[in-house]
Amino acid sequence: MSELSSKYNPGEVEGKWYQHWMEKDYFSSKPDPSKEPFTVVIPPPNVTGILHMGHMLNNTIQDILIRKARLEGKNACWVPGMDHASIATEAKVVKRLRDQGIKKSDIGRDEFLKHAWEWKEEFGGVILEQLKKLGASCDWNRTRFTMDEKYYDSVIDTFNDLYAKGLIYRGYRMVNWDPEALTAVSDEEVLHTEESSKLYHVRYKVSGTDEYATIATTRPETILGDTAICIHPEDERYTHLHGKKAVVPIVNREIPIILDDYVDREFGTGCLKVTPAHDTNDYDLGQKHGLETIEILNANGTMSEAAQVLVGQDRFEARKNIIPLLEENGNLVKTEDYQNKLGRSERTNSIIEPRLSKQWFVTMEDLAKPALDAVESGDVKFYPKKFQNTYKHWMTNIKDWCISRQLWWGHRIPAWYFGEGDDNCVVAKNAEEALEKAQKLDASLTSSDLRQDEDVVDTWFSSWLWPISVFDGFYDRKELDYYYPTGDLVTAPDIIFFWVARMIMAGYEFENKRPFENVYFTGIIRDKQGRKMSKSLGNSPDPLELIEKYSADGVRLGLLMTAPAGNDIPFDDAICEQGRNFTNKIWNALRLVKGWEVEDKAQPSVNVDAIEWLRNRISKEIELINSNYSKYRLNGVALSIYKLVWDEFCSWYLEAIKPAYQDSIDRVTYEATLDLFEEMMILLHPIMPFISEEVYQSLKDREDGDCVIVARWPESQSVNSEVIESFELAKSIITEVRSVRAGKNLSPKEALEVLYSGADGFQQEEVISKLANVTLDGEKTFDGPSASFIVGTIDFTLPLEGLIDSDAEMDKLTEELKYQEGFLKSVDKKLSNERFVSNAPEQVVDSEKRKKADAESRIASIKEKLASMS
RNA sequence: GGGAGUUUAGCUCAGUUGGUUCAGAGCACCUCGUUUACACCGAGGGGGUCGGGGGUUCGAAUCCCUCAACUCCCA
Repeated sequence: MSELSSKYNPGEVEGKWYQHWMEKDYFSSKPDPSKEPFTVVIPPPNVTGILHMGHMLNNTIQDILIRKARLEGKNACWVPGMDHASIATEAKVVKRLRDQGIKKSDIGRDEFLKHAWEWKEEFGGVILEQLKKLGASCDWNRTRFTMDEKYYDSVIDTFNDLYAKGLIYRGYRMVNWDPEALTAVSDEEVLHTEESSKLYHVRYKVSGTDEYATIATTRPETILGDTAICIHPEDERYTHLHGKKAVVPIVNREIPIILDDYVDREFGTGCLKVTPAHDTNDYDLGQKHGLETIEILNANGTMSEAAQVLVGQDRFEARKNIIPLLEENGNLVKTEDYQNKLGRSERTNSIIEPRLSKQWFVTMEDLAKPALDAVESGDVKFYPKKFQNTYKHWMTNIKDWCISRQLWWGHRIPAWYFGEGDDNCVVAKNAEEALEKAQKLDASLTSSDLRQDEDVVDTWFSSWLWPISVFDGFYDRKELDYYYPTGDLVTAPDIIFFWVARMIMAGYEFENKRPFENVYFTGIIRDKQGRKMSKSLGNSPDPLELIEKYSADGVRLGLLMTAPAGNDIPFDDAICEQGRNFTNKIWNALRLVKGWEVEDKAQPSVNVDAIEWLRNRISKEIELINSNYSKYRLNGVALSIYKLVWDEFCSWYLEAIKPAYQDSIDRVTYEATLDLFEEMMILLHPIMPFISEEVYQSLKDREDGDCVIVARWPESQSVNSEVIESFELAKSIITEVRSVRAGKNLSPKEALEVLYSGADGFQQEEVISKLANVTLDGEKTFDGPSASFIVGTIDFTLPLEGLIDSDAEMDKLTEELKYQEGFLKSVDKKLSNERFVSNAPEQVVDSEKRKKADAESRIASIKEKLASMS
């Protein structure tokens, strides 16, 4: 067929079909009680981000699940959207303004937010646009943003709700402080890494004695904030110091020496300095022992006035500069290299400082209980299952969630303060309601007396509502009742706590139902060396370039082939190349089939056999594919369809029915082939949507609206395994003959005669004779020089006078004989084992008996052949 | 320190309930081939003591114990 090029051109095809699907509105979903819904909410990418390989994998999988559901006739609804990414976006906007010479603090909140929204408009849709290139069949009409008006309201309302229930409180606590972003972050936003640093041994004079107490610290600048020395009550080295005072070096403050079994006697000197303002554990000690709290750090990580010295220096500068001061006073005992764990901000990578501040928290205990039960009971299922452990561990050791962020971009905390200080506070849905509430406490208050909290809530405090709020579920139940709970959630395991766990909590708290039934955790895509892909390493391929090079279908298949659930994926372009090659293979199968001239004529029986076989073969594969889908073994699905099309259809079926050169094909075979090809394209569609549509459309003339995307998923017919087995036997025979040809350098064009014994003909005799180019004869015998092989229990002989090296042939046979005899021995051993025969299931014993008989018959025939040759 | 996972061919990985000749796929490699859909191809082939050791069992890549290496999560 001359108008079809020998190479598949995906660029054109993919754009064309995506547009067509959009025009036909196939992606959109409306509630329809007559159909079963299948709902997926996208893990909303950041407005600031660009598409990376993780998105590619994650969204490919979601698209596969959605397309499969659509083919099954379900009402498939995939809701796309974005989250506002409070810290990350604010950081970018701040930077952009700074580059323009504008300081955030100079322009004020309202003006800043205008800039932030501009940023969102400018960059916000980028990832979603890129997903279209991948083929994502999201219902774009439903695109949601976590700061859309109604979404925003739902965050404020749930804040109010939880506050009213007593689940949100404000407290002065030690939090994780990001000195660069100038905000508190949650425990989950702190990443701990092992880094090399120094351990300083510093001695403190004990007042009224000549003794010193020596402590070890990695943060010597915090000495300036020390308010106690702590020793273990059973540590005899130090207990005599209890009750005495120690003198803080440099600032000469007298501090108590206290006892607490919190101290690890093995660590450092066994003597602990206590800085309640700048260490979580020290804070607890401080609370317990009523210690003074001295904050020696400012919010931006510089030394405060309270430090008395080094004021204004950054904490790391101060750490260096305090050393000479300690040395000067003779307080530095020694310095050693040390590896310790440091917490860094997930967003800014700066080192987190524990800092005391007033923040808003969510009490987690009550929320965690139903969320844990849900996963334990299987109401929410995890794939792979191993993540249940991780989840359980987190849930059972849960701490309260710090949700306030000292940022402007986000949902502003709905709390209003009045009067002096910040203890007079009401939480309300808006300023009017706040005033009403405040007036109940103090009737003289007016709106000008109220000031709203300056902070916003953690981004995850909005995205945990995602499966509910994308349907405006807090305000209108129409859609929610239909689509919720959603079906599958597909996400990377690194946000299991941030997001997955909290969505489950929110689901039960606000809807009293799970938010989704199944959670599929993808692997993390790494580079060839196993490193995580990151911007700073520059080891991430540009997904759009990959699509350009290998086609969206090719990239999808490639990602999937090596992506079993939850296992990390070492990414290599070559796997996408395999996908691209596959599209080309399919394309050429189409060219072959559509290139045939069709004629109404008798159907050769080889075609009848081949069609019957492939029908059964596909049916069998459908069973496997369905089963793999139900277990979320998507790489298995991909492999199945790949081998079905490439090996079974292209290499065997098409070769079997292929007419001779310039000959035509009979209509019955042709049409059966189109049907089978079509069926395989439906099976392929979820994985490779574009080429399957292109081929589907090219196979037959289609009515308007007849597209593979909305076709019906094929049902598995009952499988006749005899047909499959006999064809497998034929394949083995063909392969053996080809192998003989390859060994003897015989052209496939040269017809050969094959004699066999041990069978009364074959069901697929014509397939064998066509594909191996042989004539089969079960009557004749031949004693001269010949090649031979055994398939099953059938002996095959190829008379090849003049081409046979008898010695080599005999060596081959002897080797085969040895193998068969060894095999027989192992089977005999089993069968003569009393315990095997009595314990093993009957069918296993039977099969061993069959193996024994087969092996004996093979041995006999090899021996016979050897005898005739010598 | 606690927990989880991984270890199978040169590379990347499958291997479902322990049971057929079950040690497999793709890539890479070797030989042959431009045959009429496809060289992004076809035909054929080589290659592994299933991380080490021990155990359970009639039977172990598969279950248990132990050791080793690597990875991740939590503190």
